[in-house]
Amino acid sequence: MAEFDLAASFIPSLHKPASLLPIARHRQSLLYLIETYPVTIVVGQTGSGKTTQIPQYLEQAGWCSDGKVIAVTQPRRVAATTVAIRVAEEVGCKVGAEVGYSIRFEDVTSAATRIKFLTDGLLLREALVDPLLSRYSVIMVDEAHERSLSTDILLGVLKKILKKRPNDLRIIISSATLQAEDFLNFFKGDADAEPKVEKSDALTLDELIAQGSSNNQGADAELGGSIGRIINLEGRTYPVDILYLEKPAEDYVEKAVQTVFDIHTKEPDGDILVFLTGREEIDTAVQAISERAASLHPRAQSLMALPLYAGLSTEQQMYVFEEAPENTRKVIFSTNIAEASVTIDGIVYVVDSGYVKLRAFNPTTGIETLTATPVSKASATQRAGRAGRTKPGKCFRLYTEASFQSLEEATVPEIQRSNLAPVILQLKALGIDNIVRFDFITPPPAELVIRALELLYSLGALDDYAKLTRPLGIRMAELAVEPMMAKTLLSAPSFGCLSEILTIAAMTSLGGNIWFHHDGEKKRMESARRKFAVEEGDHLTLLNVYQAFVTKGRKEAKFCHDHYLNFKALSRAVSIRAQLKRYLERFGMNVEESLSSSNANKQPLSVGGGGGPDKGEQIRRCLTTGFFAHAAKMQPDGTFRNVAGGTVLHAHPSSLMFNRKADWVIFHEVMETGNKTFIRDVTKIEKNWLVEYAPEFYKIQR
DNA sequence: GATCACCTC
Repeated sequence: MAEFDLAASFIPSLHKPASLLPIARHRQSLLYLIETYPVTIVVGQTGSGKTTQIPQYLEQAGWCSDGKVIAVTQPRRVAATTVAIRVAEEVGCKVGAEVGYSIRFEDVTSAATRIKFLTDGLLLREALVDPLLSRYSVIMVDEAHERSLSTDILLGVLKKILKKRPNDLRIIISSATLQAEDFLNFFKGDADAEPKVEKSDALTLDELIAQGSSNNQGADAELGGSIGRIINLEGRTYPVDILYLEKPAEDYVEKAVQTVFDIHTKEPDGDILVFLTGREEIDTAVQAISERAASLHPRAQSLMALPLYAGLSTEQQMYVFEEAPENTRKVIFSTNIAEASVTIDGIVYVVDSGYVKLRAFNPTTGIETLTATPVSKASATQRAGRAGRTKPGKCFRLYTEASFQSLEEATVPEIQRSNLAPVILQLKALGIDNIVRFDFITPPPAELVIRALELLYSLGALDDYAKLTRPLGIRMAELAVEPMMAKTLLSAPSFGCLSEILTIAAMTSLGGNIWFHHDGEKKRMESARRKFAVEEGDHLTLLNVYQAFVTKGRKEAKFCHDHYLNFKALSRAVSIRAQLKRYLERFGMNVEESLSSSNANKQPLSVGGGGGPDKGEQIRRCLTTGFFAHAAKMQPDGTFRNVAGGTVLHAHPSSLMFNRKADWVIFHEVMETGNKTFIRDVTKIEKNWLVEYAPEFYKIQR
């Protein structure tokens, strides 16, 4: 052993100098393409520096003169903020000065901001106010290959804007290899028919550029016509060996555990990342590792298993980033969250189950399903790549090579498997009336569009000609909640319960992250939850929780801890509520704040006041005006049937109605998982309210 | 009688 360890006496720099990134060599080519063509597709492997460097190159090249801004969109909030912080550091300014970011509830930009990172959903919102997005000279859509709902809509909207701003707007799409040509073809579209107006000297330059950047220059030039080009930026990743099973595994969770032990006993140092589909599998696997790790030789390196999924608290998620203790190998069992959203350093081995849980909306039943589905080739490749970030790695696929070959090339984009009511409402508000003729990069199935149009019509957002109604439809589009809740909010003044519905809207947008417990505290959490329970159902219970939080829990961290409440989620509810309130006030609605439920333990909402219908009933009536399509009747066996009668629905175990009697109910959400269909956020109503508030809808049903 | 992948305005 050497006394002087060279590696230990140097501290590696946190960030690579920008000039050493592979992208630096392509600077001139990039700027040339962006100057010359309206659209540039950047194929950048991870580590190429595209997100951090391209906006800086553009700013230095003068794309922000006359006060214009460069926008870079991200599908996720964390990405928008972390990248902005990083670029501000490189530029040498404060975040919010020349470099800033903007996400919901956090606008860290100023008049000086020239490079702005934001979520693609927020940029779409900006288009409602500024339809041509005229303050931007360049819009870069990052991670477009992920094909999120917002990215897809944004691409369609940008194509439309480009026709109106052909000379002063530039679009950059960053994509994985597989989809680059699709994006270019999309923007080419009907530009195809126009004669090519390519300058001859540009062509020669193209050839020069393409030699350094693209391996099939001839095809690309032909492909892009006058609209754009594809440029390849090599990344900085290490090779990953892919290994397959010889024959299929019967139980991939068990096989994953065995594979982890094989790696641990036979392969050199390096942490392991295992992709499974959900919480249950992950908990099982973590348990199995902990049990069997005891059988390892006492002097051998030990094995530490950690779970990773979105449902964990931030604190619990942080463990995966910590270095393992001395003489210990870390193995992380994760959902798809580690495929793109969360990056863990030091992973050398990936074990891929080959499955992912995907959501799909059934337009016939109106029910969302969440099912384990084989991954796509693109997804499997992305997972494998997680092993080669710091040194060469290995990926163990728990399926055969033949199975891999039979996988779909790419995951079906969200727009083809989602409830499109919010999408269509948004498009209509952007002035896109003819949904069928809208230029989607991949069009959604007609059944999804029809179902969405029917719902929006029944809510009163669209008229007989499928035009957005005024003011109802326009206002629904502006509110950042799903259409049924937007309708409920806008009905609330006539029921005298706007303050309460604002709270309920904010609480339901949290998507069930309100209660929170560690291992072995389940019973105590359940009894804490019962303290807030209101007989009429989950919505009024949520109202109680919120009231208790703002009166007590916000000041005292102990309150949340003692009642097993998620402080972060409830704080977010406060922000959402405030934002919704601002919108309603802008519509001219007066929000009188009532403290109808300041005493959380007394159920004052059920008690009638002053002879008229009580507040609780008004709230439940109001909810019916938005959620009439989500109605069900309880059967003697405690399950529910929807109005059509065909579907058996179960109250979700997190619902009050899980173990209570009811007759008719409305619910916020319905989802089929495995072999059961669950309804969440359930509230009792009267049957005749359905006909009273949705006469046409219930006429059609008969 | 026993629980839902990941995001976002």
